[in-house]
Amino acid sequence: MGRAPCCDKANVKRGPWSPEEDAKLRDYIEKNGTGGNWIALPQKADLKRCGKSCRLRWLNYLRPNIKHGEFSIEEDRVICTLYATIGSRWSIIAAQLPGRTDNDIKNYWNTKLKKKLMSVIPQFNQRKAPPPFPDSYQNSPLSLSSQMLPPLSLDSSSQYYACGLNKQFASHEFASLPQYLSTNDNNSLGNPNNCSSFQAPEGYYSPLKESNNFMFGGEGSCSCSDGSSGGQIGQTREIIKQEEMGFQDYSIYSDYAYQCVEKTNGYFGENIAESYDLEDVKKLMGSTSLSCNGSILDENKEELKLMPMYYF
DNA sequence: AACATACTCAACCGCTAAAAT
DNA sequence: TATTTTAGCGGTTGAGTATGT
Repeated sequence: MGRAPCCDKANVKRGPWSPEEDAKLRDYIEKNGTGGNWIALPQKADLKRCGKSCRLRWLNYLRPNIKHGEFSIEEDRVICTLYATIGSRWSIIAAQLPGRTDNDIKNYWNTKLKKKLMSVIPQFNQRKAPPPFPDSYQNSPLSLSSQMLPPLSLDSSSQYYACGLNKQFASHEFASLPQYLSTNDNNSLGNPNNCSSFQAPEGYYSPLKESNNFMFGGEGSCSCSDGSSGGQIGQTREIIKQEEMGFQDYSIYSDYAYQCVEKTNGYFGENIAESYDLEDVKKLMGSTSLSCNGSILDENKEELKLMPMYYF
């Protein structure tokens, strides 16, 4: 024997909710709560609706503090970042955006944000191959990982550089940038003594750290505090082509693009975040890159541009 | 003004894991 | 332990609305 059936499917009302029904549901829940039992609720609230329908109506529309209307730039950024990281797990994404429902975010993504993104990332549509990387780098100590890197450990009180981006980043902002980790020891990030001899080819950026700052190297402007030129980058998953870099316009879409290019066949595509398990999500959710507390946007910029990225 | 097309978003569908019996 | 249902989730649909011709 199992549970009793939830409702008589033939006798429940379907379709749009009337204001009267909304009022009944709202009044009942405000007075009595859901009691953790949606199935029993319609009868108690004198509604000819399925419990499932009541739950959806409450969660997506009637619940207090629901935010309707335009999404902010910051919300865009969070959605893009999380979508790039964990895919279409709307409930997790919604949990990061107070007042927004998973349904709302899903609709917004499917109808607006995705298109917005496509419009600033023409490569997605063209399925363009990344540029070839010089042969001489094939034997570099770098390796491309198809797996998610562990979260960066950043000091929240420090400022970080991304070389060529002409600005400093707070830790949470920096964590949203493509992640570059030290080969052997994540904790060595920021340690100036760990710079090594790898140098990105001309026209490319490579990450670099300096003193307590991380830097994306290249352009000769980056140096380690131990005096070496170039930068230790350890495990690197991409090299950014210099001339295509939008310096001040490093956008909210960075992580999304980053994931999109991270395909082992080396082509752009949307086939992202396919195989993360719960543990991955937990790790990711604990990482600073998923923080919603800040924005890396230039306040003066209205137009958002994507910084093209390539990997080798 | 009338029609066609595109867009939005609330609601439903179907699936899975968890809970109840 | 097996069976049945619920809760919650992501995907899809379609009515209503906006925009274009």
